[in-house]
Amino acid sequence: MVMSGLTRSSGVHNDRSDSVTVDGCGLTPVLDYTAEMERYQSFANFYAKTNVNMNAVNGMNFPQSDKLARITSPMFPGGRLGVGVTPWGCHDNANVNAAMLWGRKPPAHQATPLAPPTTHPSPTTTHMQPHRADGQGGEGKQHARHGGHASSQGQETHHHHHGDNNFQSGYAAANHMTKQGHAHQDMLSLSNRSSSGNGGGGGVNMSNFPAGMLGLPPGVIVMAMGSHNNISDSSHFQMTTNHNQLLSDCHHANQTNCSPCPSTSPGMTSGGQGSGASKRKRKRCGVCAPCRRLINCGVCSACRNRKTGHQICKFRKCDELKKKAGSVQLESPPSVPSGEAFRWFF
DNA sequence: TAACACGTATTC
DNA sequence: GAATACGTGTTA
Repeated sequence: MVMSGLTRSSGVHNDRSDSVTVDGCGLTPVLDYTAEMERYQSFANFYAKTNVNMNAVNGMNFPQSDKLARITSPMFPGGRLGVGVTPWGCHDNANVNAAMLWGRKPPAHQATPLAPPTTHPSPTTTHMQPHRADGQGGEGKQHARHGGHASSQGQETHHHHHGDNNFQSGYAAANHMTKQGHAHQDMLSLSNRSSSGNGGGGGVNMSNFPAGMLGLPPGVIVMAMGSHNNISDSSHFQMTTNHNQLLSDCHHANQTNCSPCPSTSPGMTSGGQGSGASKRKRKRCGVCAPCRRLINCGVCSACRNRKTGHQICKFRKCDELKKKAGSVQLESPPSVPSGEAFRWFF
C-alpha cells in the first residue's frame, strides 16, 4: 500500500486554504480516491452514453438542495459542505448545490458516505490519481486543468491541490474534521510508519493507540490504520466520546448490542432467504460503494422518474440488491483491502 | 437482458 | 400520509 503521500509534504502547496489537502492535513487518505474516481468515471460514461446535457442539468432546480445544506451544515459547521459533490466536472460551484441530490437518510446502522467502497479496492494508492496524466479519462481532465504534470514526474512527487477538484472538495468533510479534530499529519505519519514496525520508522501503531490517550476532543474520529493490506475490517475507526472513550465500531459491535445488519434486520432470517422471509424486502447492505453514496445523480432514469419509477438512483443501488435474492452473502467479505477497512459512525 | 412501470413494504 | 425504495412483471 503506497502511503507515501501521507508523510511527504515536500512540493505541497495548497492554493486555497479551503482546498482539500492530502498531505497537509492528513485525514483525507482515509478516503479512497481511486474508488471515487472510478465512480465518477462511471458517471462520465453514463452521461456520455445517455447524452445528458450537463448545462441543462446544472441549470436544473433540485428541490433537495436545501436539504443537502441542512444536513451537511450541522455536521460540519463552517465547512463548505453545503457544496455537494458533482460526478461531472462542474466548475460552477454555484450550481453544485443543486447538481446533486441527497438521497434518503440512510439507516443509522449503515455506513455513511465518503468512506472507501468495498467493491473498488485500491491498495496501491489512496489519492493523487487524478494527477496522473496516464490515468483514466476523468483523471486526465483533472490533470489538464491543473496544468498537466507529466506522469514521468511521478504520481506523488507534485501534489497540487486546487480547490476545483470536485471530488476532492466533496471530501472537505474529512478535511474539516481534520482541522477541528486535530487528527493531524503527525498522527497519520505515525500510523503510516507504524506497521513498518521493527524495520520502519519506529512509529506508533495507531490501531493500538486509543484516542483517549491522545486527549482528543469528543467526536473526533480516530482512524487506526496500518501500512499494509492486512488490516482487518473492523475497529480501525473509532470515535471519541465526551469522556474520551472510544465508541467501538458498529460493524464490530454487531455481535453484541448493536443494531443488526440490514441483511439480518428484523423480519429477515439470516441472509434474507430463510423460511418465511422470502417475501421480505431486502435492505441495502450499507457498505458497498453505491450504498455509501448519499447523493442521487439526478439524471439517471431512476432519478428522473422518481415519482413513477419508485427506484433508487442507479448509482446508489446496492450491489447486493442487484444480485439475485438467493445469493446474499451472510458474512463480511473474507478479505478486505486496507482501503476498505474504514467505517464512519454518524 | 436491460430498462421501465407498478405494487407495495418500509420509514419518517 | 408522503416519500423512499425493493420486488417483480412487462416491454423493447
